[in-house]
Order: sequence, then structure tokens, then C-alpha cells
Amino acid sequence: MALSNQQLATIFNDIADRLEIQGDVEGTSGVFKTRSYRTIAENLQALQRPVADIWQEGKLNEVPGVGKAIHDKIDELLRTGKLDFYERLRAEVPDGVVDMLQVSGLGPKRIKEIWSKLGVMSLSELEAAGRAGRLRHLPKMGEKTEQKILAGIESLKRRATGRMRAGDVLPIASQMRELLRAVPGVLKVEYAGSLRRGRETIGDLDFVAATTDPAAVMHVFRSQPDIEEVLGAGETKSSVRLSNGLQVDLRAIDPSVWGAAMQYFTGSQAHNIRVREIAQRQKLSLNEYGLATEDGARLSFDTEEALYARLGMAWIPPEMREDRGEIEVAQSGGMPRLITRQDLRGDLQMHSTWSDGAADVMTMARGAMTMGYAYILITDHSQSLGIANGLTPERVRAQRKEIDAVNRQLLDEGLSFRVLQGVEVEVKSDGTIDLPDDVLSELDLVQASVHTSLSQPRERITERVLNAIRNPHIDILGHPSGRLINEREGGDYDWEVLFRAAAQHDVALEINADPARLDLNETHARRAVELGCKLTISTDAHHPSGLQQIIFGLSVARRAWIDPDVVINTWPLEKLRAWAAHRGVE
DNA sequence: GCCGTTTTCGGCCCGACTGTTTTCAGTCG
Repeated sequence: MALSNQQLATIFNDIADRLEIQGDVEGTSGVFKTRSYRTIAENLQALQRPVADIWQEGKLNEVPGVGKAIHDKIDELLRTGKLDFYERLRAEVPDGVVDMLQVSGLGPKRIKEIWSKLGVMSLSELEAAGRAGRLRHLPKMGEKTEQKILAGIESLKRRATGRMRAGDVLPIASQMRELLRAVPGVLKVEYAGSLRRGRETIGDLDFVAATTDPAAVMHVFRSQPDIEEVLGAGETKSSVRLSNGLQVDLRAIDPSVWGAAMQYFTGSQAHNIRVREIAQRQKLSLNEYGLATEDGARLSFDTEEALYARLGMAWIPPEMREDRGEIEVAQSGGMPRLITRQDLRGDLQMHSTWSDGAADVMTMARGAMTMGYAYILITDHSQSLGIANGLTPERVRAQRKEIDAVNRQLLDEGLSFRVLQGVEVEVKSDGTIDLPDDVLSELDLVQASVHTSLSQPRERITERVLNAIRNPHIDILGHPSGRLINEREGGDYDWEVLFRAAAQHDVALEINADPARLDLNETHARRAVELGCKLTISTDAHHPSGLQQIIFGLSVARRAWIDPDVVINTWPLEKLRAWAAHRGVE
């Protein structure tokens, strides 16, 4: 089977790691060479299609970051599954040496020294060398560096995973922001970085504070109770590691440079490099304080809008700042309209006490009304999911009576809000649907989901879901991949086939907003829409408070540049009903 | 390594913090 984009990206990142440790074979060009490998790794991950398909079409050279050398390497990898150059590099730089890059404070230069001078080839050998006091005698190193490396190894052992889910980081970020906002002298505090860009996982949490008294906010930041380790403590910049392993950085700046600082610390790195290149072409230099002209004059920007405008661009929403073409559309004026919270008129997946939810239908309805919605779809589980108290045909019909009663009650109160009855019907492992057609036909909208046997081989699991897509009663495919971030991979679907079938049969695909799911993910969502699919963005809430997690699903859609019109729960209820009644009629 | 509305060769973003340094390299984001 062809190597995936992710697998290729991992190889190119690994090549860059090993080349950096090996050191500059060809002088200073080495640093730019490794950057090229890292760039192609990032571009491959962001690609909407399998690069193997592009390769088969002979269009590899059209992928940004691919020149002759990388073209030949991808070609060799896809043809043979191996790369001679890479195999040699792996033999030259042992895996255990590459592992040392995970130790914070240790970079390629020192690793090369430690490896070549002391023969240290693994993390455990590194720890032994540190304990024996052998690291401090190397050039540019001393006792403190040695201690820092040992502490880094300890911290690495305790740390569970690299990146945390955005859903786990946001509450911490909100709380910390409130704490910092209360510090005397502070005018504004916001988080920047990948959390502001709406990424599904967060490596570090970054804060920017506009203040007239940097020392005060730094002190409060470093004195928080939950800190395991202070990694850095400067006058305007500090870093800490929390007890849950999350690294948090704070930068204090003058209020007059807020716009430039937010732009700088929001990133992404690839986006910032492009923006600074544009500044350079205008004989300007961009840093976190603003723009500098050649004769040293400084231009400050208190808003991001003003900064982008000065460089000839429209303001770019943070979710788009990944160097995936947003610079070009910001220059040409073709900026897409991204979906917002206000565009959504309803939530199309949630559970009630009829299956595994914690609240009854009316409570969910009232919760949705406080979100400003006009309708919801109740989608309790179907019978075969026994662990979730799934609905039998009889219970589906009994639930209809309750939902009718809720709607009558709302009508009596003069409210136009409506509750629709749906179901989250199981696509069983043999591809059959867990409720009979006559039951499904009585529902307002039907969502089908896979919860079991996710590890079926590609052909089988794809065919299984195609079976659901072809069923005329099924309107929505819920959390299509089934992945759980940091827990399990999703099913190994043939996505191109699945998206084409969904487009053909007019079955909408869900972006499940549960921060553990975010499924479809941003690349799949963008590709699905390219191929003509409609989407839903829904929370899968099991309690009214779960409805608020919609923001994570919106981030996925915004990062995928999704037009609000293809998201069916932005539609008025009448349009949604009309679509449900007529879709699939060919 | 890649790349081109000043370039097919000569560039390639920018600064804070730390530690081991008497002037700066390494690391990080």
C-alpha cells in the first residue's frame, strides 16, 4: 500500500533531524537544506489529497516545496517503499541519538558533541553520562547545562504525550487569562499560538500581555500554584511547565505594539516567514514590535488589521494562518467568508436520557435556545449499541410522542424553536443498518455512525460505509473516521471514494465538534467540500453544557476555509426540511 | 534543499533567554 502523506512527512522530518545532528557537511547551506525538508513535511501534512495520487498523475512538481531532489526522493519512496539516502542516513545517525532531541534544552549541536566526544547513543546513556558528571566538560557546557539536561530527561519520562487536545487546554487558558488580566498595569491579555489558530491539539500555550509593568505580570505568572518547573524567567518573557506537562509562555509588551505582537505570536511560523518576506520586498523588517524601515524608523501597530493593511493585505483570520494560500487571497482580495458561531441555526447531533444522554429532551431544547439556535435534532443511539441504551423501533416511536409534546409546549409558550427527531443509527460491522427502513422513514433526519470494528481492512470498512451512504433514508454520516485524538486512529477508509459517493447521494458529512473527535478533520473536511459534499457541524452533546463545544467544530471548519452555505445547519428550518424531503431523489 | 513582479544565482525571518562566555553560541518559538 502506498505511503500516506503523514508517513512521508515523518520521514522528511526525520531526515531533517538527522542532518542537523550530523552537522554542516556543506557549510552554512545545511541549515537551509534542513528547512526545505521541514517545509515539505509540513506541506505534505496540509495537502488535501494523498500525494500518491498526485504522483500517479505526474504532477509531483506542482506540490509546493518540491524541487528536483525532493521529487526524486518522494518518487523513490512511492515506487519502492524505501529511500536509499534515508537508509544510509539512519545507519550513520543512530535512532537513540535522534531521541535526545526530545530533551528540552538539547539541540543538534550539543547532541553531536555528546555523541561524538562521549560515544553516548541513547537517552539512558545520556542520563548515565550526566549523573557521572561527564557532560560538563564538553565545550560550551557546564554544571548548569548538565543539570538542565538531567531535569529535561526526568520531565520527558513524566510527560505523557506531546500535544494536548484543544478542549483540555482552553479551560486552563481561560482561567490563566483571567488571573493575568487582574494584575496591576495589565491592559490586555490574550492567548496566541496554535490555540488562537484553532488547531485540534496544542503543543505550547502562548500568552501576550500588554502592560505598563512587565515585572508584575511576570511575577504573578511564575508564581501560579500549578507550576512544576520554571523553564525561563526573563524581564519580558517567561516559560513554565504545568504539572500536567503543558508548557506555557508569556510575553509582556507595550500596549502600542499589541497588533504586531499578536500577529507575531499567533504564527504559524510558516505564515510569519511569508509575511516577513513580503515586508522585506517593501524594504521593511518585521518583528514583534512592528515594522522597521531601512533608515531605522519604527512603525507600531496596535491592531493586526493595521499591520496587514500596511503590508498590502486584508486581515487574515488566525485559523487560516498556515501558509496554505491565505497570503495570496489576502493580497488579491479574494478572502473567503469563514463560518462563524452566528451562522449556525441548530445542532444536529445530541443525546438525551432516551439513550446515554444526561438530560431529557426539553432540557436539551432549552439549552439549545440559550445558544441562540432555532432547532435541534435529537439523535439517540440505536438498539445494537446496548451499552448506550440504544433505541428499539418501539422506543423510537415512543420518543416521537415525547418530542411532539415538547414541541406543543414550546408552541404554547409562543416560541418558534423546534425539536426534530433523528437517530444515530449504527452501521453494523457487516454494513447493515441497525433499524428497519420503515422506522427510519418516520424520522425527520437520520444520522448513521460507525462505532464498532473500526480496524476492518480498508476495502471492507469503506464498503460498509458506502452501504450506509446508498441507503436513501440516511441523511448524515456522523463522525466519519471514528478517531479519538491521542487515543485511537480512525478507520482506514478510502476517503476519495467515500467523499465522491457522499456527494453523489447527497449525504452530508459531520464535523463532530467534540474536542476528542473533531471528525472530519480539517484536511478531510476541505477535500470533501471540494468534491461537492455538504457538511454538518454538531456537538454530540450528552448534556446542555456540551452544546458549547461547538466552537471546536467551528475551528475545524474555519481552518478548512468552509463556506457557511455548504453547512446544512446554517440553513433555516424550512430549507433543511425541504432538503431532507427531496435529497437522494434523482 | 527551494525559489524568482527587482534574481536561474544568491539569497533564504527575527529576537529573548541562558549559560559560559569576556563577545557569543545554542536553543526555542
